[in-house]
Amino acid sequence: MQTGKRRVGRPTTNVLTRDLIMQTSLRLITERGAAGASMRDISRELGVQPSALYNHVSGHEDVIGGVRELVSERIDVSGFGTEPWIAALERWAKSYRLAFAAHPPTIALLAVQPLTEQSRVGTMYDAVCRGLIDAGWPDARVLSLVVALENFILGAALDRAATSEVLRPGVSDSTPSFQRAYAAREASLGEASAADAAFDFGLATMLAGLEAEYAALSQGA
Amino acid sequence: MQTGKRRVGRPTTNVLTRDLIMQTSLRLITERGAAGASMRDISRELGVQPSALYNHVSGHEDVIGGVRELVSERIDVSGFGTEPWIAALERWAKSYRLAFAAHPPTIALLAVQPLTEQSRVGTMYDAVCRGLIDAGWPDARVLSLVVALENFILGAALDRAATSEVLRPGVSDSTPSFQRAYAAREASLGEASAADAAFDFGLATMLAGLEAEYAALSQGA
DNA sequence: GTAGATAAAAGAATCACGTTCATTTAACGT
DNA sequence: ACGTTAAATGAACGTGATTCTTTTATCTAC
Repeated sequence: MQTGKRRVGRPTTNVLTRDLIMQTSLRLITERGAAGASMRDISRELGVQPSALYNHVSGHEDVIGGVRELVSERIDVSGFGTEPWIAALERWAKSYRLAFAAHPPTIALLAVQPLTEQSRVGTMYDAVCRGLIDAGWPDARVLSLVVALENFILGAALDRAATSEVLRPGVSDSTPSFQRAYAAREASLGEASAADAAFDFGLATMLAGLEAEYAALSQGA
Repeated sequence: MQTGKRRVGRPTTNVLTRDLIMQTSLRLITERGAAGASMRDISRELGVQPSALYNHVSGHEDVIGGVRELVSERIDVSGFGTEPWIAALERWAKSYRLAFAAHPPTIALLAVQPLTEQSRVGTMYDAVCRGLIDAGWPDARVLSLVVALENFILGAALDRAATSEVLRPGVSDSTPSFQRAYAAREASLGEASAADAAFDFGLATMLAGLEAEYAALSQGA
C-alpha cells in the first residue's frame, strides 16, 4: 500500500480517506486482533505517518466508532414487516451476533464504548421497534425487550470471542458436577462450538419466553 | 498510604501484599474507573515504585484476574440445594449481576479477559451445575444453560456500566418508532433505571422459557 | 553466629501507545 | 495571482507496561 517514501507536504493525490481508515482498521482488527490495530499499525498499513490520520479522524475512539458502524451495517432487520415478529426477531438476533462474531476481536472494543449520538445504529433500532409495535407489543415494553435481547446477544458474542478453551474445569478437581456437565456437553457437541450451542439454547429459550408472554398479553387484553 | 520517602533496599516491614494490591486495585477501579487503575496509579496509591508491584504480581493482567476473583466471591450460590432450581437460578443471576454492577467499570475489563485456569470461579460453576443436575436437567444441557444465562447477565452488566443516557434517539429524527418506544418506556419507568428494567424483563423471560423447556423435558421422558 | 540464598524494595531504562505541534507543500476560492 | 484551507511529514511529549540492576533486609543451614 505504501510508495516507499513520500516527501513532506501535501501530496498531489490524497492518500487517506476517513472511510479508507475505517475499512483498514476493521481488516486489521479481524486479521491481527484488537491489539493489532493501533494508530501506528493503521498508519503503517496505509503507508503514512501516524499524525496524518488525525486529519481525517479525531482519534482512536473515533476509529472504533467507525468500525462499529461498519459492522452494524450487516445486521439484518429485513424480517420486520415481512415475517411474524418472532421469526423477525430470530433473524435479527442471529445476524446481529454473526456480524460481530465474524470479527471476534471487535466485540470487546465495541461493546465497551457506548453508541455515539448520530449513528446509523438508530435506524436499526427503529426497524425493530416498529416491527414489535405493529405486532401488538405494548409501547412501554418494546425497548426493554430489545435491550434484553441485545444484552444476551452481546454477551454471547463476547463469549465467542473469548472462548479458546476457556472455562474448562481443572483435572482431578473438587468440582465433580462441573466436570460431569463439561464431559457430557463435549460428548453431545458435534462439530458445533460450545459458544454456538449456548447461544442457540439461550435464544430459543428467550424466544419461547417471549411467545408465552405475548400470549398472556393477548389474553389479558 | 505512603511514608514520604523510602530508602533503597528491602524495608524492615514489608509494604506490599498480593492481596493488598488486589484490594487497592478494586477500590481504584470503583472510584476512578478502569483507566484510573494503571500500574502506576496502583503503585502511587500504595506509596511504592511501579516495579515493586512485580514482586507480587506477574503483571497487569494478573491484577485484573485477581480483581475478578474478588468480585466473583460475592456471587450467591446458596440457593442451589436449598431452593427449587428456578428460584436458585434467579438468586444466582441477580447476585451475579449485582456483584459486577457494584463496580461498574470493572465489567468492561473483566468480561474481556477469559478466566484463568485455577480460579475460585470454578467452584461457583460447580455449585450451579450440581443444583441443575440434581433437579433433573440432562447433563449435556446444563452448561449451555449456564453459559446462556451468563451471557445475558454479563451483557446486562455491561449495559448498565455503559448506560448514561446512551441509546437515546436524536430529536426530530427519521426514527419515529424508536422515539415512540423510548417515550413510552420513560413514562412507565418509575425511579428504576432502564438497564434494570431490561434486566428484569430479560431474566423473567429466560426463566419462563426454561420452566417451559423443563416441563417439556419431564413429559418427554 | 555467620555465610549464602532468597525476598522486597528503589531506580533507571526500554519500548509502544495516543496525541499534539510546527513545518512543508498542494489545492481551492475569490 | 493571492490568501486560505487541507493533507501530508517529522519531531516531540506524556503515559502506559515491563525488565533489569542495585541495594538492603530476612531467612536457612551449618
